[in-house]
Amino acid sequence: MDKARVTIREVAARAGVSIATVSNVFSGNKPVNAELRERVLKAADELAYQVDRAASQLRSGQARVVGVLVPDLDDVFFTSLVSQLEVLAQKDGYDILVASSRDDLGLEQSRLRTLLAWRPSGLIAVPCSDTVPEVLRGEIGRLPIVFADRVPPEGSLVDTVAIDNREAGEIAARHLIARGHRDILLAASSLAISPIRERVRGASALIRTLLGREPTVIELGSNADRGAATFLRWLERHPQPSAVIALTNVTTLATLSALARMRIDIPDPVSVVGFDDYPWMSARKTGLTAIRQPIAEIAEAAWARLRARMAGDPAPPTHSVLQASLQVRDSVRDLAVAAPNSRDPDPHPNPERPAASPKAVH
Amino acid sequence: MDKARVTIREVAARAGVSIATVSNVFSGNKPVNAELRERVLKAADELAYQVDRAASQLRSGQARVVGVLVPDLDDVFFTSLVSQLEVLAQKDGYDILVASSRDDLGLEQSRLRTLLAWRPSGLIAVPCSDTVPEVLRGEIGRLPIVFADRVPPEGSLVDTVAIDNREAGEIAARHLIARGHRDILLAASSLAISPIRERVRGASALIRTLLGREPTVIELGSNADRGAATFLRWLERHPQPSAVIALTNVTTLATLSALARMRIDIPDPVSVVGFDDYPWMSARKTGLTAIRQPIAEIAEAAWARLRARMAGDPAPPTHSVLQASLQVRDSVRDLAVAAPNSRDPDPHPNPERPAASPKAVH
DNA sequence: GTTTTTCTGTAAAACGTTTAACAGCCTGAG
DNA sequence: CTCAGGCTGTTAAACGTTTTACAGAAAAAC
Repeated sequence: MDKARVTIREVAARAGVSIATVSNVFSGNKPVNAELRERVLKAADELAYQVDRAASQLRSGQARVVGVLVPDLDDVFFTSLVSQLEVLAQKDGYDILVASSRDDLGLEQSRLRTLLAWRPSGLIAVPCSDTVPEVLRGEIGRLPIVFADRVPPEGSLVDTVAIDNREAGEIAARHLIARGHRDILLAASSLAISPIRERVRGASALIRTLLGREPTVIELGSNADRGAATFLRWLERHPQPSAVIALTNVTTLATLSALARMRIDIPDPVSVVGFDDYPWMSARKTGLTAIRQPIAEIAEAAWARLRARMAGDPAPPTHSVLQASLQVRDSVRDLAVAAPNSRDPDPHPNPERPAASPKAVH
Repeated sequence: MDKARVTIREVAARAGVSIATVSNVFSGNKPVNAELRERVLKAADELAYQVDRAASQLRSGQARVVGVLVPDLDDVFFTSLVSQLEVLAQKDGYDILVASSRDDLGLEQSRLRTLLAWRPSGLIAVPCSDTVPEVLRGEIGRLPIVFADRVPPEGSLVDTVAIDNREAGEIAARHLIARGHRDILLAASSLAISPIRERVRGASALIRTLLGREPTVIELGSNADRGAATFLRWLERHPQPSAVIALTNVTTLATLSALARMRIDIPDPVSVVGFDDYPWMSARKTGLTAIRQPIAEIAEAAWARLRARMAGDPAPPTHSVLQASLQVRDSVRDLAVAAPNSRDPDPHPNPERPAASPKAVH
């Protein structure tokens, strides 16, 4: 039971070379003769040698680790992002350090600080406010940073990747309006979050223009259960809207839960357009029509940008804007049945009551 | 623009003390006079000093980072685990390094190797096979390791935390049998995974004992879409079962998707018991009856164990076994309406047709 | 045949901390 | 008054790499 971990020195001794050569074999910084390399590799293998990242990093300043900060690790959107990033990072030989700010500015500061203490090669963050976090201010020129999803207005200083949130809102509103909906409710998580504001703005503007009215906007927060409770209270005190646009995957959940608890059917009497696209949305008979964010592409764009920066790209900050798209399923009712643009073949032209089950017992 | 990062030496100079004192202020290893501590803190703050973790770790051997390895970062169960662990770790001042093995033994090896290269203070892993990964063999005595969820049979060597999977299977089967179901299908992800085998075993044994027959078991894999396609093919070629027990949150999704695509209603003609408990399960009118795993407790138990080990606890390996529970909602039909043991007060004694919506438009 | 160049390997000096060993200084006991 | 012993701070030696500067040999150029 050898407690001491094996160092480069022992490998060098066993292979009969200097420690520098061993280092070169592993880091690939300088070429090393094929025969020697074999000897070193063999020795290293026999001793189960692993280079010590702390030592390596201390000397070289290179960390091969990137920090990933998200506002909530219970939100599928963010974990999907993390998942994709982990794959991309791994392919390029980077490890990822993940931290959650739980949508708390103070925690964000402190999480960022500990992330920075690792002196990572880069940082991908979904900030929890609209401003560039204080701690990052000083790092902006030095450390490669990419902001994803939530893009600070002053984002011109750092690379950003996000979808066109205003358009996402518009798409949802347009779909509903085309199907004859006039009384549309916007279920936002929090208007303090810039992409949400944009989505609201996009939908509102279109509704104002086309319908000449202002949609109602409610804030349901970032927790599905609490959001459902909030929406439930709202439903009890207000007239039923004809359609709801949920602007977040969590508010989608909140909206559906509340409607389910009120035993209100979808899409009749209430239609719903959800946000994001996850397996559960198509797991029921009336699949959910939703705005799909291209998560894979967001992750790829963010990683590509970070990679370029880590490789020393000195270009001025870029701002990728990706497109959301509408995934049409069955949760929006067509109120304009005779209208010219009801193009998708609907198996339930009169869907307010689900078809009777084929086998009735009792 | 000072490119050089500020070191402990500069802080010491500015505060007029030795570097050892600065180190003591930050690490808290030795007490330091209040007035001096203030001076140091002030100097550090002015210089925006941050201790370099690489250097700190190199010297002390202490990393304050724990590795977390899961088989799939797109599976909510695992990300929930990660999320909880992140919170617990953060509270204790640890960072977490996350890696996904994507259920690939080779990748698991390599991911573990890179995790180990950080010389973390501990490791929490959900292994992707039944065996202790080769790379960990040598570390078992030295590095604190906790296995969660998937527990190797030879698990006696390392601490483990998991639910009683056999019982989980039993609970689901018992619920269905009590409600008169006889033709039960078990939707597993993969029988190569030990907890899944246990769940199947628990359900099968009960069905065999109580019903004198063997349930059908199908494997749907760990991807919801592919699983749905597989199940769809199966449904087209076999007689409809009266109930399905999905043994994983992903297979639950696969099962529901396939049924939805076949336009088969739930709970009539097919009842479903799902696995895990997530917001989407109660987001529709017929909420999903499911086996709930206590994720928070799993995470807490795993962390508590790891913490103890990291603190030097020399006790022999422990094996926590937590209890799953049944979350009853509306996806199981009661075929034995007149039976004596239908004890739960069911608001829908005749649930084959959902209640009409309060407000019928059109 | 000498001199340059190229190639490969080595010795030794960092990198920024922590920590063992030690040194003052003060307090309290003898 | 002296001396043991607790505090508190300092000096200097690690920690395990990478990297700079250099050396020797072989190849190329003169």
